[in-house]
Amino acid sequence: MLTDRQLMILQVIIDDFIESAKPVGSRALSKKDTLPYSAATIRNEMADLEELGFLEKTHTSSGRVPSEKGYRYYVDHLIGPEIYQHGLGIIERLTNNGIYEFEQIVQTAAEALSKLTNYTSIILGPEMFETTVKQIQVLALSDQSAVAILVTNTGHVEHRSFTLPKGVSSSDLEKLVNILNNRLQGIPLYRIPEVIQNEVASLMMKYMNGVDSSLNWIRTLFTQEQAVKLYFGGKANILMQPEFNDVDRIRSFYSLMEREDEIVNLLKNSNQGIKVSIGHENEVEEIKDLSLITASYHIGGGQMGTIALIGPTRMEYKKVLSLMESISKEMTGAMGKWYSDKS
Amino acid sequence: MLTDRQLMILQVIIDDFIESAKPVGSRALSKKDTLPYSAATIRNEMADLEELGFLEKTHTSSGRVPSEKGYRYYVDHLIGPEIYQHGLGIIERLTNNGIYEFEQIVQTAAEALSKLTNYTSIILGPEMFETTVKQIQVLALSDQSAVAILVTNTGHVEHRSFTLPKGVSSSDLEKLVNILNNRLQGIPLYRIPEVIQNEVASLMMKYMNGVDSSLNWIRTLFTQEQAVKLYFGGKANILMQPEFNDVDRIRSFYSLMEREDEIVNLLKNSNQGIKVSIGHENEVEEIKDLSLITASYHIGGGQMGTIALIGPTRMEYKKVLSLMESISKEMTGAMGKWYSDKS
DNA sequence: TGTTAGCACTCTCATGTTTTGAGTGCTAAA
DNA sequence: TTTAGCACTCAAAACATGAGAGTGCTAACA
Repeated sequence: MLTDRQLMILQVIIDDFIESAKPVGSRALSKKDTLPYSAATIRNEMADLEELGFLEKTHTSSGRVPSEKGYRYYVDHLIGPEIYQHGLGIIERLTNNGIYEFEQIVQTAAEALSKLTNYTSIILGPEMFETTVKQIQVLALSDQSAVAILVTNTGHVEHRSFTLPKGVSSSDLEKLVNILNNRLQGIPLYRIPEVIQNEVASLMMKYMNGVDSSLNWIRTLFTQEQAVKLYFGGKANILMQPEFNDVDRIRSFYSLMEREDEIVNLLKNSNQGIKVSIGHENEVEEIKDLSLITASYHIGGGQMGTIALIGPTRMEYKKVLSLMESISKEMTGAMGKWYSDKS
Repeated sequence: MLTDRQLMILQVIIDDFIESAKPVGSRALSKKDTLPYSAATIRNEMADLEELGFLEKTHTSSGRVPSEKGYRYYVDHLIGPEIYQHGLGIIERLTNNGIYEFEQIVQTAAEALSKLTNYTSIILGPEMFETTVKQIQVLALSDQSAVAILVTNTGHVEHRSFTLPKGVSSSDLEKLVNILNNRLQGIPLYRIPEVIQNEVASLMMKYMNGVDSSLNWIRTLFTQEQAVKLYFGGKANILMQPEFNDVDRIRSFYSLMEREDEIVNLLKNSNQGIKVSIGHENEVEEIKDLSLITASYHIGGGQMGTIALIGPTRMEYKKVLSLMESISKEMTGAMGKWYSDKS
């Protein structure tokens, strides 16, 4: 195992590199008064640490740089529990006037996170699987057009405008809304198409005329692409990092950011709690030289979303980890409040 | 004025430069069979065109590059009416199942525009000044929380979740909704706060108890920050352009893209029809070396939004202009359909 | 036995120099 | 009026050089 001195040196090297982004040399280290050893001694220890795989050199005579293994060790063992104080209460400030807007909370959180860290943050909206229908309303806008509104038990509002098929009267519309509410209230969103097919269809046949043509549009109406929404913060922040001094690097990063489905996958399969993926621990090619930190937040009732932060492997893990922890807690807190019982 | 030959040469030079992004020299030009003159002749003409300000050299012995004046002339006089065929009908394809979702249409249009051109597109949502209230609904989610929904005559749906102040019963809520609908229907959005203050308040006093504390939250509830929404397409496209080979250039561009209010201003004050701003014709520092094309689209009733495309001054104006024209028409068409009379 | 000073060596980076090639302007001939 | 020819210019690529920071190793030291 590592000696105490090696641990100490490793820690100092990583801290230094995280701050400066420049390979750290033995001489410079011994000059700082953090380490009471001569350059030569430090050199020896460095050589050992390199042999063990915690450090690397960029070329034969350069200073040392932490390896991914080094960062991993640092994250797992060398970070004390440090509480990051700033930036707490952002979400509280937003909600204490009584207005909760999901989108707004999430967007604010994403922006705060990126602003406080100078990295890029991504927040994944919650899975809606367990969300159920609270109420459905259809409102005619004109003779030919109407808007359908669906409210879920979590207070989400989905809506869609559409043109009315010919021959649908306003009383038909009323009947339809009744049937829909009758059959769909309390039903989870993902079951909507099925229930429409099996139950609503026959009822419509019974009470309304000229249904055959309309049935189809009702189905499409409520079959929303169940896309999970992504919220970004500080997409441009990453450009400030010296490791993004290369145009191709930037290109590949931004092209990934546009492939939202891939990002969703990337963030989704993170378990509970906070997870750190360093460099090649990431599956996606474009971020094999970056670190990704994910944390989950919850809306009552088990649904959850993910908060993520992307930055160079040379990331301020100490700060970031405690910050992520507190923000995910805050979000869980804020969200829980407005979640209603499944009814 | 310019001779025919000068016009011809200017056109060929600009076309060539737009395609290759490299300064074009006399020899290379005379080799192409577009121009039946020798290099020397072309050189003489080029010298004249430069003196007139249509061309520039990047250094004493380089090929010529179009100046902003050159592009301006090109756009104003040298582009024939060319109809760009591809990519038409994108929006129709979206709406022919009867479902119009404003956001979706606009987002699709933005993406199509950027994909077809390889530049970055921005679409400005419509001003809502003339939009009026169609209906308001408040739906309790639980004992403490509720969601308020506002539908406009154009089919826009705004919603907000909030916690109910203590002591508000469900019958209170019902009364409230009645009062709101009674007083606010047909009222333009921007007048809502005023009407609440002047008319709704007194009615609430009369028919509900414990109002004083609640009035405030109702006001905030319906005082939405009247932000115009922006839709982006192909933010990463611009990175493919050779003029973005410099990290600082990229930084400044993306930092502008994050200052949404500035972008709104930039796009807003464009008049009807299509407008091309080349390089320094733009007011904003960050795009003084880019070209910005804006076109307006309309939702019935005079409201309008803006479609914009940002690319290098070396832009494929021919293609872009006709494309913008047809997309803005398509959008106006699609939008108009679902607009209801002001009622 | 662990620590340190000293020295030769290595590699990057910044700077300076040379070469090459594309392009121009001008002159004189067609 | 057009074109061929030639001297000249400049940017960019290729190459050369030196300084600086860092290493590894050896030998001396506590």
